[in-house]
Amino acid sequence: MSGTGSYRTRQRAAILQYLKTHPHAHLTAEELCDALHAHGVSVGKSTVYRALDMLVDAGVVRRFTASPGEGACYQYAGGDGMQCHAHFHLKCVVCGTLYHIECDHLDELTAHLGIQHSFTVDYAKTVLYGTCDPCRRALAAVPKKDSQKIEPDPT
Amino acid sequence: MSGTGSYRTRQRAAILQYLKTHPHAHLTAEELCDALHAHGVSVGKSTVYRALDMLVDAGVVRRFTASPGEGACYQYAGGDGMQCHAHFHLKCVVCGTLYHIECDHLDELTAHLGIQHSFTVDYAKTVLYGTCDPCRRALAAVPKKDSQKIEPDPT
DNA sequence: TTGCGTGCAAAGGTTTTGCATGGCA
DNA sequence: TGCCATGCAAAACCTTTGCACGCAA
Repeated sequence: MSGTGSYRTRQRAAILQYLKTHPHAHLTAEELCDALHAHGVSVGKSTVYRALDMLVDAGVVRRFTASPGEGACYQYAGGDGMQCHAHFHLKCVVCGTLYHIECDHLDELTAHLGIQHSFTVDYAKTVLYGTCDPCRRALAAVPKKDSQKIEPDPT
Repeated sequence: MSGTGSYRTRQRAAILQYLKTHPHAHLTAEELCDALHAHGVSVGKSTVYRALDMLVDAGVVRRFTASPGEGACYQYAGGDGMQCHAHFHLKCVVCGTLYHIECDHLDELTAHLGIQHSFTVDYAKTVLYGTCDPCRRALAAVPKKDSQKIEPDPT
């Protein structure tokens, strides 16, 4: 489908290197494409999609699919997808900020799910969605949310 | 945009009732549309999208955005979006099955994230990805996963 | 009667695919 | 040299939007 990854090409190296160099960035395929251009490496959109697909499949890159109509975001996930063993990611649905959380409670959760529920959580693919403190306060300042649709400023 | 929800119409009632009646189903807008047809209620696709949008906004329905190219899935979330307070969803990345997990560890996690990390997890939007027991065993039996892409049966 | 809700069709955007060319091994 | 990867363009896809008609209140 997306190739086998047997060859090492200029484009793939550039994509991986960019993601590695910007581990905190979470960008869409198109944004990555543009970023590469800005770095002087021209890569076709299809190639970016294909490479990203492979990297996600290999666990090297994480993919978040936010709301439909927004496009998926990608982010470096660590060498073999093993580095983020007890490393959850929280994404604020309001401001889009990505938080990296590491602590014992998560180890516990993992163990619990594995033992009690026979489910192996894949940290490379999992993102917890919610609201961060600053945004929660901002939202609290605008209490009405009943029959009115709040349009949290697009973008 | 999606209407105000002031009117009670045949279509909206049917949509909500179907979701209520199938609380464990997680279906796309189109699948819901088809299901309604099968139930003898004909509802236009746009209407389904619009109604779903409103319901998600009101917290009555949960929306998962799985992988791109698959379409978002919707599921009933309980009366006021409050019933699934400590209800995580695990989705197996191999077979696509959605598991509903409710237990104290998750309450604990929520509390922890809220208190220690000032992050309010939104259960309606969060799905943990990983591998379920049957699939993990199946994968163990086929160790190589390099150049082969496993296509989990659609639906 | 008023105005919202509906449905069709068309537009919008993202992601995927086909095919010929170029590059890695 | 053989095969894979690339890139362009077109297709496929889901979702949103515009507009005229029907229905709820």
